[in-house]
Amino acid sequence: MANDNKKRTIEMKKDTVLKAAIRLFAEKNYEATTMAEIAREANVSFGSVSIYFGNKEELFMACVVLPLEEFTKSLLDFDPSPNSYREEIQTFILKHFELFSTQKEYLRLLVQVIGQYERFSEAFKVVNEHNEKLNNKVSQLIVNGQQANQLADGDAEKIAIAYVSLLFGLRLSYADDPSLENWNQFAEIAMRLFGPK
Amino acid sequence: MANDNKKRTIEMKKDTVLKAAIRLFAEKNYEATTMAEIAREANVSFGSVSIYFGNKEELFMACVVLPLEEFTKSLLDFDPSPNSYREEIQTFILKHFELFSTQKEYLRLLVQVIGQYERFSEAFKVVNEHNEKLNNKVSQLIVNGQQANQLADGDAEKIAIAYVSLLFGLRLSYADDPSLENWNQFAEIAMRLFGPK
Amino acid sequence: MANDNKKRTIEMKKDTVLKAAIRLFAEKNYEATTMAEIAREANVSFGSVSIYFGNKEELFMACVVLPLEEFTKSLLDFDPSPNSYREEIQTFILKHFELFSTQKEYLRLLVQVIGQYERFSEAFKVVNEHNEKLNNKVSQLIVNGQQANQLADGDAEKIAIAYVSLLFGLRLSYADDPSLENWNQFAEIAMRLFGPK
Amino acid sequence: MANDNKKRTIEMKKDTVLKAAIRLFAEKNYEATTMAEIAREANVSFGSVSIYFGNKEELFMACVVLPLEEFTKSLLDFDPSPNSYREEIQTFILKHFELFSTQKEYLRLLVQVIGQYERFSEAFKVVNEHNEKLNNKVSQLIVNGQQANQLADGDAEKIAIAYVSLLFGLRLSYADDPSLENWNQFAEIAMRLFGPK
DNA sequence: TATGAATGAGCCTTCATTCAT
DNA sequence: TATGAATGAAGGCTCATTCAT
Repeated sequence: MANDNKKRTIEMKKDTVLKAAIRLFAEKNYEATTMAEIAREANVSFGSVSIYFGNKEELFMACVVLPLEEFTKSLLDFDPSPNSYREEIQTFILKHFELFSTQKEYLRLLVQVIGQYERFSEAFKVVNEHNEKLNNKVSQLIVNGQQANQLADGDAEKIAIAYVSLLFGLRLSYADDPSLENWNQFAEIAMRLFGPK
Repeated sequence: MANDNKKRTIEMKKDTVLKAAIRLFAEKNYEATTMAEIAREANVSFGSVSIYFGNKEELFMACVVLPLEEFTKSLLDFDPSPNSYREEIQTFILKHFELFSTQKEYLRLLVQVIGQYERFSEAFKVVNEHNEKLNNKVSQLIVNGQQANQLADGDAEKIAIAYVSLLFGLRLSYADDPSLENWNQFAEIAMRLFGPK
Repeated sequence: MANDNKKRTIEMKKDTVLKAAIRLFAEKNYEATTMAEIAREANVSFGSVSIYFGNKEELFMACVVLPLEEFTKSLLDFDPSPNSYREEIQTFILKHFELFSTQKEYLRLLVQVIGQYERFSEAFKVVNEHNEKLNNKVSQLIVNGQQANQLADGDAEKIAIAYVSLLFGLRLSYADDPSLENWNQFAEIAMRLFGPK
Repeated sequence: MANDNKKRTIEMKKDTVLKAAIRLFAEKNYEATTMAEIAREANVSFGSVSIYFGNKEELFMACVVLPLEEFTKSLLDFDPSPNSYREEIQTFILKHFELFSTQKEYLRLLVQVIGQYERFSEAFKVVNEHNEKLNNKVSQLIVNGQQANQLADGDAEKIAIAYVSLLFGLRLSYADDPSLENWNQFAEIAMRLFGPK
């Protein structure tokens, strides 16, 4: 029990450090963020940060990879063979927009990794795999929708890529973090990528 | 005459330095790039870099701002009141795609500035002004096209933003630099943002 | 306890650094002295010097200000209303001479600060305040002595300034550090500034 | 003739450079002053400075040594065997005060050289020789005056040193450059060093 | 397990000096 | 003779990392 409590405390501390690191890495980028700053922000000694996550690079990797599973899960939470394709698309667009408007910080991190993929090659590899899962599933849905005659023709993979690019592009352009409502005004426009009725 | 030659040589050297700096800043980001590296890449001593551009920050600023004028000029090179709106859009999409697939390095720089807008606030301000010019002109064309009954309804400004976001998003996603042909396959999809016929 | 020991050790190290810095700054002046040199002299890494005292300027400031309190205390250790004024003066002259012949290094530092007062404006301000305390107290003693008919007439403040100037002037001229005995031979001459019996 | 004019121009330029160098070296000290600054101040290219005076150290040396001859000549302009010794002393004190209050900048240079005699050993050697000439001549005058029963007893050499020290000490204390009148108020006090009537 | 003192590699920058014109 | 472009040594400083406590 006592041991359990301790463990839980350590996990909590690790989480605090990770949150702080994500926030700082996102806002200031990798090299402009110091280990000392992260430690201070998380109310831990910087010795502890090393114990928890190893060195700076490993910590960055953890910041990128650890939240990725859940993040991707949210992105992939749609049915690639629904009854109504247009409704399904409409729905996941809204879901994605909510995610992208909420997870500002984590997404800035991803933008960094993608934008500097040579420097962050390892992290990029992981991110890319997840990204492709999303591309594939969206592609699949489009193909299915086209075969069901509910979606217009067009290269399904390219459309999927364009859709994800739009998400990231909006995240980039909308750096000053407008409300979810603002994002939602783009829903109808994003829908257009999938073709007219 | 001799003096003139000297001046020309200096301008050429400055340009070499600028090019090298853009390349390195783009690929590795601001802090990961050292002045010594830039100097080496440009075959100058690092003392010369200081003479040409002052300090590192000013050099970065120059990298962002100096090419911006011409870059924006290319982006704005379309007629906001053409005879055929869909044709005009088609045309500038191809032009923009060519620019975005050609200017890979400079665009990575812009992505950095936009993505870390707090850190690069001054550069961001300049970039943003130019960006808004593009948004405005595209918006204007959409409004005109809608009034001419050639374009579908929809919030013109949002469509413009979405379009520019898509450009940057593709640039981000397509980090591994596919050929212009690959880009062009997105032209039809980008066109969709402006609504169906 | 262990913690206490650690603190003591750090304080001792800081003191070693301070001593080394005073010696080097005094001998070679501010810019000619490098942080690395000070660190080497004090058997610490130059990183530690930064941890202890911040940057070079702050270290210099510490070198000037920290010993000042005790230094001034020694200088001010006389009675401005004694029974015998001439004896009191005689006594403090000897005390001051001892201080000035002993504290060669610290005084060279003060000479630098005073001589380059624009460059060291902050340090100079502090030094000057202390200096004026001395001037004032000596002035006061002279005035008292004149009123008691034990000292010759004359502008008390100017005499005080002349006396302190003589101290610093001798310190400057006697750079090659003669023994205290040599200094003491000036005692009778310094006494003359306060007027004949 | 033309050649002569050119020579004169060069001499004038050299003089401008020297004046500028003295001013800057005095105010900011040796290392804090850059060759470029001196050149700018003198309206010459810094290449010329090198041509005129060699390297920085040689320039500094020139700043110290070249004006020294005339400076010392002024200081030594008194009669060591006058009719009235007290009058002669009175007179040269006023002359010296005028010199010391006028030549603020050059004297700050001398204070630097004397204060950092190890660093400026060569310049110091020259300065010291001149200084000793002054000491000797003043000593001589005192000895003569004592033999003539016009001056009080006391170690003549020490008195001379004290007198010169007072001059430099006042120059140091009076950094904020009071007027000559202020200096003259110290004349009576300086006189006291030579003993009562 | 946690801390933070200590280290020193590596960066940016300044500036004396050289040398081609 | 005069200029100033170019060089690179050297300094201050930051910060990731190690390790004794």
